[in-house]
Amino acid sequence: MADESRESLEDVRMEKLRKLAELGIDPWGHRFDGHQSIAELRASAPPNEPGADSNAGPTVRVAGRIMLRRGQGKVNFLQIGDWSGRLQVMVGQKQVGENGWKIAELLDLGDIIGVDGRLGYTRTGELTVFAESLTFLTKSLLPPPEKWHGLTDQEQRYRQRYVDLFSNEESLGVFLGRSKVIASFRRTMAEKGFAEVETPTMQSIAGGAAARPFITHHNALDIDLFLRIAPELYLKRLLVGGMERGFEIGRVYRNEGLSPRHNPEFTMFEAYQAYGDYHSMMDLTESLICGAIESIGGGYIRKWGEATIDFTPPWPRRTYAELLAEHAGIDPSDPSAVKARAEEAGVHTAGKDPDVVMSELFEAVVEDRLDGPIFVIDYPAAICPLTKRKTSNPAVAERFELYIRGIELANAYTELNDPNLQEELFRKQLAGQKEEDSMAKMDDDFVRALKHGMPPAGGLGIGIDRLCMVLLDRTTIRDVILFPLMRPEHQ
RNA sequence: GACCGGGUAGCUCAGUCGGUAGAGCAACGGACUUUUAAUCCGUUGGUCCUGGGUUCGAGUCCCAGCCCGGUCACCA
Repeated sequence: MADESRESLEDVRMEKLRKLAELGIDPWGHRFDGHQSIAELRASAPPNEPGADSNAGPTVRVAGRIMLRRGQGKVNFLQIGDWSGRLQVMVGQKQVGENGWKIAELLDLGDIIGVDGRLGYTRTGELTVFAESLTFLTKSLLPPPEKWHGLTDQEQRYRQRYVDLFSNEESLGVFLGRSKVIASFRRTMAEKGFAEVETPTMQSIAGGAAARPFITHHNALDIDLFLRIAPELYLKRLLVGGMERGFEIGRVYRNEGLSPRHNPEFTMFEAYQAYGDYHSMMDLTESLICGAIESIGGGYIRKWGEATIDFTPPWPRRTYAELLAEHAGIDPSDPSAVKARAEEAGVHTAGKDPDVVMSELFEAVVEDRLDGPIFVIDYPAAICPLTKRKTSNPAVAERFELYIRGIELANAYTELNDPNLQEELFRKQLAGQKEEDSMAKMDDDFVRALKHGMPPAGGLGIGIDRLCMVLLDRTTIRDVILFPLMRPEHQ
């Protein structure tokens, strides 16, 4: 015993594994058919009638990981968990027989087992499977985290997400919720007649957004490629091709810093609708997000951190100029007033385009106050090189961004389809700033595509991760990304 | 990149004025056939993030570094 006590926790479990093998049991298990999920089983459970015979309940089969174990002499109470919930199992020496009891004595927290038995209630009213036989499904060789607190260390939760998921029910719930949000998006798009497409994630020109790209290399062609920062320009080529309604859900990559709202790879939803405009995209945005809320439940009035957000549609649509006037207290049509107010707000204005100064003032003064959901519409044209200008006022671009609690969740345009203007805007911006910093990188093939005729269209992008943060009440993007980027553990 | 906070047992955490390492859970041994984070008795378990320094003596103080988190910067 003294020798045994010096063994590691893993060694102790290895020893139990060996004993299982001696009993002729495969510690790594096999196919296990015909079990019900714990949630299904709870939903179909008969009511608890006092004095009912627990041996008369329905026969059931469940499978799951052992989350809690309470030994009580010749009976053990287990709590097993699957991805739908947790359930108590009673294992009695007499009830499971000699072999079953030998298995029961070798069980550890974290092991995965199958249980056949009758469903009933204990004298305290707890829904319980009274085990008649146990099937060993998988040995866990490492101890799970503390049973009450779970895994709380942020670093370990991200690095060992597999442990976080099985030990923190809330975490699993967030990712199942994320899955529902995405499924709901696909359903809504299908209902509206959109086709899902896939476009290149490796591109020779990283266009469609302003962000530093990751660079990779293709050996056979001996060319450098960029991981895409947006799918936009390819999806618009599809409009030219006659794909009238298309959308893509996929990963984009931006070589930038990490923060509670930024991960270098994240999931973008983009949709393009021929013969629509940015107002069509606002309607679509509301449908998509309201549909997602319906699918995850909880209603339109939702908690987010300390805040409460009311998603009841329709959401206000306010112009950029109005909001700037309201929050900055200036006349946005007066460039000198904008410049003075921007400097007051700490924005460096020297050598910058007046629209860029206005944009930075907006970010400094307005953004954080947009509790939302609110559509900010009609942006200064110079910061929108891919957007159609208003016919009535070419200084304004038909663009909106959706804000919630100061977070930009969606961005959409009436798409610019004039190839000559597009080419000019590419050249103008190229002349004015470093290519890397510009949204407008010259893309000759894209201009050629526009010359063939792209129908007037609305286009929309929604940041799926940020949407999930807001809908699933998480304040950091790492809580909605299964494996967020981390520095490697060992160098 | 800057600033702030953190890093102690498998997990969750305490550690006073600088005096040589603690609890709960888990594990191991024992009691217990209706428990609910079961309970009760006993036992084991430590590179105190790393490397220097000060000191008779450092988990604790100082310096440098590593990793994580937060804020800012960056980032449409």
